[in-house]
Amino acid sequence: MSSFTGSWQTLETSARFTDSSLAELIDGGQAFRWNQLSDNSWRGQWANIAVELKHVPDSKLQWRPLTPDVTAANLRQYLALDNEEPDLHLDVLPWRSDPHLRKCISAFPGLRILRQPFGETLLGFLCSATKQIVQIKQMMALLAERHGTPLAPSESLKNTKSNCHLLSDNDFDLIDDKLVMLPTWEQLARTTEGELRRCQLGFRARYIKGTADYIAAHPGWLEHTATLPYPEAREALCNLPGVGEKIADCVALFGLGHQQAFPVDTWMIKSMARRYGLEGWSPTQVAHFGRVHFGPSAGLAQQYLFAWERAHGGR
DNA sequence: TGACAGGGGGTGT
DNA sequence: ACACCCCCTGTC
Repeated sequence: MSSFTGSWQTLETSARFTDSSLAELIDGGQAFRWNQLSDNSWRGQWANIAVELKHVPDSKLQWRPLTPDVTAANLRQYLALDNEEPDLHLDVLPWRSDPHLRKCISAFPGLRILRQPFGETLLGFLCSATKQIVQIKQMMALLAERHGTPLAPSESLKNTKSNCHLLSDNDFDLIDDKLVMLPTWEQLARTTEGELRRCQLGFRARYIKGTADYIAAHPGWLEHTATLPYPEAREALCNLPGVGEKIADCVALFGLGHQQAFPVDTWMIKSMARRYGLEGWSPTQVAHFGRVHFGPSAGLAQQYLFAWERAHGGR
């Protein structure tokens, strides 16, 4: 066993998950760097941290670090399990008078808004335009591998691999995934659009390079934007090339913790048309309805509705 | 099994 | 309204 790879331990939390609600939390469109290793076990990376996480009977979570200096507090912070705030967000949602929302909430116990690093959330959602989760994850993996910074010696994974008799070749590919930090915006500014295109980014490569150049030309932009209230942060994000209202709201919600952001994509258009009778409404109109109906935790409501539609294939 | 369309969680013009 | 890219998925 590598000195970096710790042993499994229980993650203390009052939150209760199912296999499916944990999958929805970490691999349901908020984050793009979690890969499933087995039925209930996942590997995830953010910032300079890599962990494995699994759901065990009794609704409990267990985890182990793959990189040095990771604490349970780091993971609990990322998963928003470290205080009562997520439960308060849930409490102010109008589930008492909204049967559909109540149904979604019961279907995905523990679902909440992750607290992800701002910079990499921006990168992830710049990759997301007209892409499904599996493709976004590929782009992020290539960006990390080719333009990021290695985290731990690959030795730390060899032992894991030899202990996994039950996994398929496909799973070995995932295990062989190197532990690599995503490139910083500074590193991205030093790449070329052509290099980025080779990471399967397509037309998004130009936007990412443009955003990297913009941030390089405005020192402190990331740090400053992170201090702004929601309306100003949203406006600042929309100044970036490739960032419109939808992506700005995703980054504000998942990367800056602005719980009132209500991203409206084609899934949300369909969901609100089908479940709330908003047939033919424009994205702007749906966003307005969402903010009024769901209130200051509209972003959490959006995540529950989104999970429901994903699970039911729009039916 | 392998090729082949079709379509995709958006933005910018 | 349509181009921008091109990988994934379903299907034959």
